[in-house]
Amino acid sequence: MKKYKHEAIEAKWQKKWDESKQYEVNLADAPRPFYNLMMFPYPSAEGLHVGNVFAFVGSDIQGRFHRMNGYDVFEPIGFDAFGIHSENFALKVGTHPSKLVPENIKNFRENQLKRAGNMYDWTHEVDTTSPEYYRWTQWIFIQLYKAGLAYRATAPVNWCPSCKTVLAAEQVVSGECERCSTVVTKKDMAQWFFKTTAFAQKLLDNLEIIDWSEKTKVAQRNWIGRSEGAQVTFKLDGHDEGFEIFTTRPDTLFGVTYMVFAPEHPLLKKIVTEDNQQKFKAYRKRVATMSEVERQAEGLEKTGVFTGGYAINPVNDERVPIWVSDYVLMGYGTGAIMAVPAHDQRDFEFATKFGLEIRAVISPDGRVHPLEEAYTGKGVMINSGSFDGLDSTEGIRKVTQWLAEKDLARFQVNFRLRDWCISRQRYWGPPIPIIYCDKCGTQPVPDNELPVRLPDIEDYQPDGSGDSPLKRVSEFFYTTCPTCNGPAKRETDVSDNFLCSAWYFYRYPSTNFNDRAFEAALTKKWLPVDLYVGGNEHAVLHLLYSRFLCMALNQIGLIDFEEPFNKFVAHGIITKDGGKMSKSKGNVVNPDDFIKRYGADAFRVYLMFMGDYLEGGDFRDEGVPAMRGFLDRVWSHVTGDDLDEDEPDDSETLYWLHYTTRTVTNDIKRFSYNTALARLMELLNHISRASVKNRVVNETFVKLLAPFAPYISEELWERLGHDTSVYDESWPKYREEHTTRKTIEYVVQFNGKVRAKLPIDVGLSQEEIETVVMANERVKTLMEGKEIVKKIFVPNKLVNLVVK
RNA sequence: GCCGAAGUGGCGGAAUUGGUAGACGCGCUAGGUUCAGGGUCUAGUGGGUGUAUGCCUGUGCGAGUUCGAGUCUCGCCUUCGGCACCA
Repeated sequence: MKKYKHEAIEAKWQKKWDESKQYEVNLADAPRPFYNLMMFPYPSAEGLHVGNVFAFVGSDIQGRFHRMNGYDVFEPIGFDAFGIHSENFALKVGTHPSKLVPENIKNFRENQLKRAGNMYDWTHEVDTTSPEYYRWTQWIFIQLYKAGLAYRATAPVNWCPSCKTVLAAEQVVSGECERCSTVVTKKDMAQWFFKTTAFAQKLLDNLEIIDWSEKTKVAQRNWIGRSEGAQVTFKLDGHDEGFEIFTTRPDTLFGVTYMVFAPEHPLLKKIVTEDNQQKFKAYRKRVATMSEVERQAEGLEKTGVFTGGYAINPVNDERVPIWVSDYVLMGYGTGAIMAVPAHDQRDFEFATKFGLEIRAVISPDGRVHPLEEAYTGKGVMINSGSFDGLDSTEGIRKVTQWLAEKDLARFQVNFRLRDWCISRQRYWGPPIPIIYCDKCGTQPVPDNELPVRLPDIEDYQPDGSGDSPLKRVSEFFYTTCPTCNGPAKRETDVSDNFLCSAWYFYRYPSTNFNDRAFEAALTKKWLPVDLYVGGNEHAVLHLLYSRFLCMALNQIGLIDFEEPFNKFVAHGIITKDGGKMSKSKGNVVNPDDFIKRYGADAFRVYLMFMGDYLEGGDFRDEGVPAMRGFLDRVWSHVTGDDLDEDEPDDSETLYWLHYTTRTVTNDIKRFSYNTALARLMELLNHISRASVKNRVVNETFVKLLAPFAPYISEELWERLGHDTSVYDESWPKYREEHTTRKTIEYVVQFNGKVRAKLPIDVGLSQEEIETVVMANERVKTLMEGKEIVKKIFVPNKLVNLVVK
């Protein structure tokens, strides 16, 4: 018996898989398609992160498992290589990204991904930076533009001074840049947006019908932020026109004692009176220079100024002062609110500070109480004219209806979700395919001129001017109008990297088609994706954008489904020493070292055994050699002496075999890989201790191990005398009657405490079991001087005697 | 502040519907093999008690429901994640 040598075995099977095209799928003819997708990596110079390996292996196990269950599994991989990350790294090391990226991709593909042992179909690889790919990224942009789902607007957008570009709302995490944690500021700029808000309700509703990790859905629900209420019209005192506010609590309209406008609100031009102009302008200027973070740091203390203007409350024609404060945001609702200090904590703080009236109109019990803070709960309406005594929940509806009849209000739903700002003032991305002509206006680049190639330039440093470095390239910037042939200018911004990744899974099956983004028949056959595995950090980024784009493509009529991923599973996070891995801490796990030393299989098995796949776990270096030990034991057992060719008949072996098959099957289905491996270890412990040398047992074991450890499984399968792949075998079946033992160790409890254990044959009646239990010596001793009050019988588990 | 998830030995972690808490692995202890080291195999391993196949105790804390609670209910504490002046 030779020792298990992983280097030779892994090299051998990589070669064999390549040569036999084992993982290539006939996409057009596959009878049972299963699209197994994993989030494609960004090919960094540091190499594949252990978190990527963890994610991919967990996904690959599903691919291999489905394959053995008769599916035609398509498991592609690619590279998400555009974006600031690549560009910044290139700037740092002084090598052009167009040179760096292919090197990194090669390293990822040849030295890392292939070794990890996933069943990728390399004939459908995607690289978002190749013109053959980004041509279609641009084409998609144009389709959205033509459908009215992409528009250009000047708006206060999020600007990262460090990245020197604007960001989408989703890329700002509590006021800081998602990538570099720099405090983001607001800047008025003309930007391209995708109308994600057009699908806000659908993005929310469809969460009910897709099979996604609950935590991902929750994050999306929070982000979409639907709230129901009313849009109410207030008149401006002394003006003809009025303005609208949004409120979720129209039942508190009688408690309005002032109004607040966001400092940027355009109507303030008319509202602010002459003698209040100066302090208003000073206030607005101060707010404009502050970042979101600074505003929130000062947020405990409310600030604001009086405008001098008044509004008329539509419910009681009262004249209420209009104030300006930065606690009202221009980007949500109408940018103006009605303030009800008695029932809103923010309004309460503001009113307290500026000495404004606080008038209670909702009471938990119908009586008036002095308020220490705002009462935000429900209750009975008071001080509310004819609505007095009404339940506030009903009041919301009734007050809105009453005002609606007078055309002063309407029911309204608001979302926090914003349109997706996709312009980036950077170099390393797909240029936005738009041409501006003074005569003909904004023109999409005609299809036959795609791709708009990213010019190869030496100086691609962002300058922070608010323009992309491409604007400095006159051959690029100056062009001709596709309509009138006159002089025109190109859009110089590139698109957000998240646009590249929002559609890559449509491209995988269609990589052989150069005349279309995705081939209709293949798309119909393979999409939506059957299973998508990835990190939850993309819950409101990549995953939200992908869902939006799918709905957009569906509306345009390019695809016939609304949701791109039928099932999404969010895997956990791997930590080291309980915390995040980072270069500064020097605790980054390098997969290559472990794969080299202990083998890819041991590394895979350890990653999956470490903890719950959906929860993640803490990586310990000692874990990998421990799993190598397990594989060594597997090796020596399976490659051992001559095998018994008969069906196994020993009842204990039958039990272990069928019980393990059942639990491993179910555990893989629910991504419980750590327990599946534990069961395999138990089976191995049994068969090696009991020296079970049986073909059926060994072959079943290898098949059950195969999704986790592909190289050793193929090798062992071959050594068991087969000349075909173990992945062409079908998944083992179990027989229910063998999954439990013939004799069960019953627990006898007295008053719920375990007092005895005795073996009892399966299949006895309750009376027979009781007889056996009562005849037991130990039970008899315990029963002395006691009386049975109650007997509880749990089949195949326990007997509990309640005695006194 | 709101929403969500979690808290179990020295450690990573198990425990479908309430039914033997600690599976499996690491580490540790003892022993076999070995000149030794390493490797490997066998046994043991929550705490307390000590003649025990015994008894007591034990799943963040405090109550409760139940014959029986890691699991269910109520009230706290802690950690992590999401949202956050969103009207």
